[in-house]
Amino acid sequence: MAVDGTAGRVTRRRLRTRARLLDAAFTVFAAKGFGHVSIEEVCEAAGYTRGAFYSNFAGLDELFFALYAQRAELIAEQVSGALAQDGPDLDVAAAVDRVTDVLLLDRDWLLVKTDFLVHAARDPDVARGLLEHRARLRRAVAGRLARARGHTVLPAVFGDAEDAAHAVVAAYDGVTTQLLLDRDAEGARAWLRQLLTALLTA
Amino acid sequence: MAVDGTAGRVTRRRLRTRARLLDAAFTVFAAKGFGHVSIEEVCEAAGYTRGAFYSNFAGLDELFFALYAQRAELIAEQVSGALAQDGPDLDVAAAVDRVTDVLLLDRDWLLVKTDFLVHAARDPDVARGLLEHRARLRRAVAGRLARARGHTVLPAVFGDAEDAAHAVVAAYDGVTTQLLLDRDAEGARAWLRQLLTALLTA
DNA sequence: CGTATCCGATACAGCGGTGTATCGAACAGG
DNA sequence: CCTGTTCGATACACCGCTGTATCGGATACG
Repeated sequence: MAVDGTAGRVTRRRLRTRARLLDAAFTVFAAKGFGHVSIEEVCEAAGYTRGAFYSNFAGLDELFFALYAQRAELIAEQVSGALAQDGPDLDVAAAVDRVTDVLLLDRDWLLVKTDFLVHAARDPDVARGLLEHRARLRRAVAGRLARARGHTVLPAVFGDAEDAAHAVVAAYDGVTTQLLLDRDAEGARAWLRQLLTALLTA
Repeated sequence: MAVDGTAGRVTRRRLRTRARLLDAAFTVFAAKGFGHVSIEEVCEAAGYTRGAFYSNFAGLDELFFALYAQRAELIAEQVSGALAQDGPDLDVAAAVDRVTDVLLLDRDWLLVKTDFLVHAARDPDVARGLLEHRARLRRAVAGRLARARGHTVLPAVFGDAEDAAHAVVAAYDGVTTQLLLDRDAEGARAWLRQLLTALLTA
């Protein structure tokens, strides 16, 4: 039955096991990658049997989707927080550092995120959802850039703040790719800073 | 036995079936993604049975690796060609266009490449190989940029041509990610051009 | 504390894919 | 052609995982 929405009794136990399954799934998916993971593995890692699983999810896909949604939401909040932290301030460099900490620090998240990208690339419906999520983050960045525009000048190549935000996201994605391979988080942060500097200063 | 190297008789038939298996694998992997593909599926797509497969490869991993190596080699040659095409010329924009055609045109290749990235991200040995391949391409780009340096000036943010090449690769990776989701190849090309312009002009 | 309900463990049947061993057919070389 | 070798098809035994159906214990609520 998986998701009911109308809910009879809300049950506290259920939420706990669901959360544990999601946590275990995060670890397992990060370690082996979606597509090399069986339902049983997730259950074992979570300390349950398949009975618990099928009572909460319809299948692996649903679990994976739920997992991604949960973590993405969490990250999005952290990013928004990091962007908003300094009032109507100017220091773009500091904001970049704060956001970078959130986005490049957790390797497991990068792995799961990339797995999800690969999945979305093959399913237009999933892709739409992911694109929407990216657009939301991009708008947040654009807003932040616009606030700083009075102080720092954007290069003429970018028409508006949206364009510049697009560039920021591209830089982030590019650095992520490299980081997945060389595992040099410090290098990635430094490199992202350098890239953004090159992109955002006239 | 998979790979023998010392080879008794070289056999023409074997090469043909191997090639067909690789071609079929490319299609199937692109469509469903490594990890959602069975050996049988590949064999069926190629018009063979598992007997042929096991006579040529030890398992799916080996096939996938061979496939990637083959196509990557092919792409690398095309990129080198596109970079070298104009003699000791200056026109960076034209070179960018030519390279972009090679790199962003074939969606199937992007999919397989990303799958391989995900795979490499979890296996340090595979990652080393991929990093090496990327480094080789990066050096080619750096060389090309150095040749143009007399004419176009690189921004001060980048120490040397190597750094700038690194940035080019990052931009390419970033644009690839977006392209995988929105499937807008023309947009991706335009966008990559814009990004590189922003990065490579003082 | 009693009870109706929910949740997750257990048992079961079945499928799909794996890897190996064997055999007939295709093929290169004389 | 003829022959020894190679290649790939077929058959077989074997998990591992899936999904369902059932049941006993936990849990919320009066």
